Amino acid sequence: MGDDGKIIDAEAVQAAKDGLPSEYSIVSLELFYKVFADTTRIKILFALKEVELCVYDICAALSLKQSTVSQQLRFLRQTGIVKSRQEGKNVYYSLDDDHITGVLLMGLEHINEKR
Amino acid sequence: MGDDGKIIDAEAVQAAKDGLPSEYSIVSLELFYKVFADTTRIKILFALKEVELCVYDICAALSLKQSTVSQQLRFLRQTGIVKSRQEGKNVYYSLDDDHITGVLLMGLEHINEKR
DNA sequence: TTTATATATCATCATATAATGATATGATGA
DNA sequence: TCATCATATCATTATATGATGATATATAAA
Repeated sequence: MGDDGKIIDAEAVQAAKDGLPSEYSIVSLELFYKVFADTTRIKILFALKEVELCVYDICAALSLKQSTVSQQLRFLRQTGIVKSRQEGKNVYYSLDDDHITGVLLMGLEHINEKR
Repeated sequence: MGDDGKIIDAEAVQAAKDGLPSEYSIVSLELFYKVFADTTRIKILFALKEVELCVYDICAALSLKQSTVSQQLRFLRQTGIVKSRQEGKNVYYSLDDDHITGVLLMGLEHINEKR
């Protein structure tokens, strides 16, 4: 099992290598999936899937602390998942990407089949 | 911003609440997306997307330590993403779920559009 | 029955990150 | 201007988790 033993199936190994995306793509994918890999962010996204909401109402709807919500919204903003719009004292958030709803629904499908 | 102030748009808050999946579903979703939220697992999955591989060859193809690969394979096995088949001293892994390839490709699509 | 090989597991360490309370910023109205 | 409200940011803490080396298990060959 060492580090420099001989490969068992050289052809398969080459095929595996050829199928790999670039390192940049792999890191991008990691970040993309990470967006959905947290219950707080999932809740926020499902909430925004229904309706545009200000931070205050997200806190109310999901029973979350304001700082928690703001932190996650910043993350979602920086990854281009949500967009914001200021109106007086309030900042309204909504989904910024048409795919997001699709990604969420696909996930739901998966977990429902795996039961 | 306190904890028990009044809601700004009660109707929107109710809609947001109604759109939420069950707590169980949310936790399941978190786990599902977590599978793809790590570069090592992403690499393994793209490799297995092409061809069935034994642990040894996964290590070779991806330049990863054996213990690292085994750990992640265990995780992928336990979450029903990959299956294994023993043949002599070798254990061959392959994708256990038709969706997985779809999920990977959808992710690739997303990051390619977001550029 | 030794020895070698392939894989799995374990314990440890380092890192990443989510939650939280406190504080800062910025807008509105008195 | 001052007070209030909504949001953002910061620092801290706790937890989760990935990588790693060492070891255990299991199969096969010598």
